[in-house]
Amino acid sequence: MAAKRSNLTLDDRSRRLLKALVERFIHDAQPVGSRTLSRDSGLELSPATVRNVMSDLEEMGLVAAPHTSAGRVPTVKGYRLFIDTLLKVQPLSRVEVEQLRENLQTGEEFNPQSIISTASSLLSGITNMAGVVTLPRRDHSEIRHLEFVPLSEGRVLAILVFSDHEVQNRILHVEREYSPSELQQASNYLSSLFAGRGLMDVRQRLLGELSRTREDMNETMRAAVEMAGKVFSNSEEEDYVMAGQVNLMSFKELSDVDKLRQLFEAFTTKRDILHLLDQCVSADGVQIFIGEESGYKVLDECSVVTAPYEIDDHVVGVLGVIGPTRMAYDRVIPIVDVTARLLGAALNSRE
Amino acid sequence: MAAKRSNLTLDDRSRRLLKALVERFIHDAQPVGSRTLSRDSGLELSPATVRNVMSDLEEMGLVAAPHTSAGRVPTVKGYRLFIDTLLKVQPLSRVEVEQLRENLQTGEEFNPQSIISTASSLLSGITNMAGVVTLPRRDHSEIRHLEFVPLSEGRVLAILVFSDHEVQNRILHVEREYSPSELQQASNYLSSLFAGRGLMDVRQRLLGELSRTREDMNETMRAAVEMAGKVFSNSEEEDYVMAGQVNLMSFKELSDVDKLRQLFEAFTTKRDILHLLDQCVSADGVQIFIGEESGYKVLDECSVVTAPYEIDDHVVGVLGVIGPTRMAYDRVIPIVDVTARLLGAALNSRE
DNA sequence: CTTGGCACTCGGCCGGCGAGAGTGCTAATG
DNA sequence: CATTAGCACTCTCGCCGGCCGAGTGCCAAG
Repeated sequence: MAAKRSNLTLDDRSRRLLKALVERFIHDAQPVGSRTLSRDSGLELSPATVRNVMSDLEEMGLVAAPHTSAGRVPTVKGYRLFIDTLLKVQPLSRVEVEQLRENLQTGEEFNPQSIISTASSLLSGITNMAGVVTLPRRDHSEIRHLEFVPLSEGRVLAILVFSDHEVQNRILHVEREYSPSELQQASNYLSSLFAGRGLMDVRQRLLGELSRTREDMNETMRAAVEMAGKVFSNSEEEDYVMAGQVNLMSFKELSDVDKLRQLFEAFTTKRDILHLLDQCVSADGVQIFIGEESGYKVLDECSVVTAPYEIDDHVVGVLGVIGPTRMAYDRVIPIVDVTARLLGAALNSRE
Repeated sequence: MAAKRSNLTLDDRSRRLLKALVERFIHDAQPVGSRTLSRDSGLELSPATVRNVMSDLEEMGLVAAPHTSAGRVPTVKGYRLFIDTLLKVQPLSRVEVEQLRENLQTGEEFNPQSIISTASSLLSGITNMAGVVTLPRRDHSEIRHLEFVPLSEGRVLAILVFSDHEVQNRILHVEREYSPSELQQASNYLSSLFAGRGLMDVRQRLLGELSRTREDMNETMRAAVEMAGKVFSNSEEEDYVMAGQVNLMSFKELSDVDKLRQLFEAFTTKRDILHLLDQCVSADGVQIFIGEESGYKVLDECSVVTAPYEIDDHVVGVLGVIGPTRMAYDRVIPIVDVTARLLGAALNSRE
C-alpha cells in the first residue's frame, strides 16, 4: 500500500484505469463512476476494486470528485500524466494530410497573410475549437525590394517587399521634399545594397552605414540611408490571427457567460495570449498547457496546444488550438503538429 | 373609446405614459407596472387609471405583458413610436464632441485603416455596445500614384496610392517578364494619365483606352494599359471593422449562450450584417432598425443604429452601433450621428 | 487482494406552498 | 363619463421536503 503510493510509481492497473477514465471523461464530459469504469477499462475488475484504486488516485491528486456521490474527474495533474505517458497519438491519415496541404497551398494567390488565416481557420474547423496562428517574425526573411513613393508634405511611403511576397507599407516623415527621381535613385541604391539579405543582416549593415556617413556618399545616398534607418527601426509589433472563437461557446464547461466574456476579452486584448504563445517559439515541438498551467486565470478551464512553425529552418512563429481542458488530445496533437509543418512548407514553397 | 383607439391617434396622456414606460424599461430592464408608472410619469394618475390606458396600448400593440401579472414591456411597434415621435435626443456636450474629434485625429500617423478602427472602438467604448464601421468605398477617391514592382515568374506587384494615403497592394499575373525600367515607364505613363482622377473616372477612361488599342501606342504603353485593366477590374469586396462585441455579453437579454453564439457567428460570417449596413448608405441620416425590423432573426433581440459617413461629399460608408433593443436611444443616436460626421472629417482632413 | 453487500451522501427533479407584484373587473365617486 | 378604490385573481419566484438514481466508503467474507 505505502509502496504503491510512492510518488509517481503507478502500477499498470492504475494507469490503465486512469487512462480509461480520462478517455471516457473526454468523450462525454461527465464524471465517470466505478461501474462504468469497471465495464470499459478492458480489465476484469469489479466496481468495488475500481473504487479502491480511485481512492488512491484521488489521494495522489490525479483525479477529483466534484462532490461526494459523483464519479471522478481528471485533475490537471491527471491530464498531465495522461498526456505524458499514457496517450497514444492518432497519426493523421494520408488523405487528411493531403487535404490540409491542398488547403494551404492556395495556388493562385500566393499571399502570406491569407495563408496564415486559412491555417487558423483550418485548425479551428477540424478541431471544432479556436485556432490561432502568430504572424511570422521576419527577422530572417530576405528583402527583395525597397521602394519609396512621395506623398504630400514631407511624407514618404516606403514599400518593403520580402522574398515570400509579403508586402509592407510604412509611412515616413522626412524634413524636406524629395523629387520622384531622387527617391527612385535612393530606392535603387538601397535595393542593390539589401536585396537578398535577411532583415537582421540588413539592420546590422545599416547600423554600420549610419555611423560612418562618409563624405564620398552623395546627398541622395545619405538621405536614402537615413530613410532606410527609419524603415527598419520600426520594430514590428507581434500579432496573431484567430479563428473559430465561436466554437468555444458550444462547450458546456464554458457556458458561464461571464467566464466566456473574460476569455473573449483576453482574445481581443491579445497581450496575455501573445505572451503565452511567445513561450512556445523556443519549445522544440508540440507544447501543451493544461488549465492553470498556462498561468493565466482566464485559461483555467482551457488547454492550449501549440507548435512552432519554421520558414527556411528558422522558427518564425507559433500556431495552435485553444479549447476546453477536456479535448481529444490524441487527435489535436497531430493536427497541430502537422499543420505547423505544412504551414512552414506553404510559406516556403516559392522561395 | 372607439375614437381613442382609432389608429395612431394617441391622446397626449397615453403618449406620455408610453414614453415613461419605455424610458423606465430602458433604464432597468424590467417589466414596468402601473404603480411605478403612476408614480414617475409626472401625471397625477392612480395606478388603476394607468392600467386602463395600458390595456388600450396593449390592444394597439404598443406594449405587451410577458405574463398575466407582470408589468408591461414595449413592443417593437412601441419602440418605433417612441423613437419617431416621443424621443427627445440628448445632444452631445461640446467637450464630448471635442474628445471624439481628438481621438479620431490621431495626428501623427495618418492612416485610414487605423482611423476606421479607432472610430469603431470609440463607438463601442462610449456606448458600451458593439461598434461597427464599414470600410469606405473608394469609387470617388482620387488616385495619387500607381507603381509596379517586379516579382518572380510572371508576377507583378501593383501598388495603388490614393489621395487620402490609403495604400493598396495587388499582385498581377502577367504573361511575360517585364524589366524594372519597363515597369517604371508603365508606372509613369499611368500615373500621369490617372493622377488626380477618381476611381470611377479611371475605370471609364480605361475602358476607352482598352477598346482602341491604337498603333501609335508602343508596346510598353499597351502592356501598361493592360495591367491597369487588371488592377482596376478587381472590384474590391466590402468589409467592416467591428469592436466591442464582448460588451454584448453583459446584457441579460442576451445571456442565452446559444443566441449569443448565433449572433457572433453572424458577426464573423459578415454577409448578413454587410447586407443590412448596405441598406443604410442610401439613407440620409441616422437610421434605426429595432429588433425584427432588420429582417435577420439573429438580430431579433437587437437594435442597430447607423449613419452614413462622407468623404468629399460622397457617401462612402456606414457606421453604427449594435446593442439590445433596450438601449438608450437618446444618447446613442447623437453619438452615432456625430461620429459619422467626425469620421468623414477626419478622413478628409488631409486632402 | 478482491469482491459483494450495505448504509450513506449528494445532486436533480418534482409538487406544493406562501409571498409579492400586478392585473382586470366592478362599483362607487366627483 | 372619466377616474378611482377595492378586491379577487393570476402568475412568477424562491423555498422546502421528499424522492430517485448514481455513486461512494467501508466492512466483512471469499
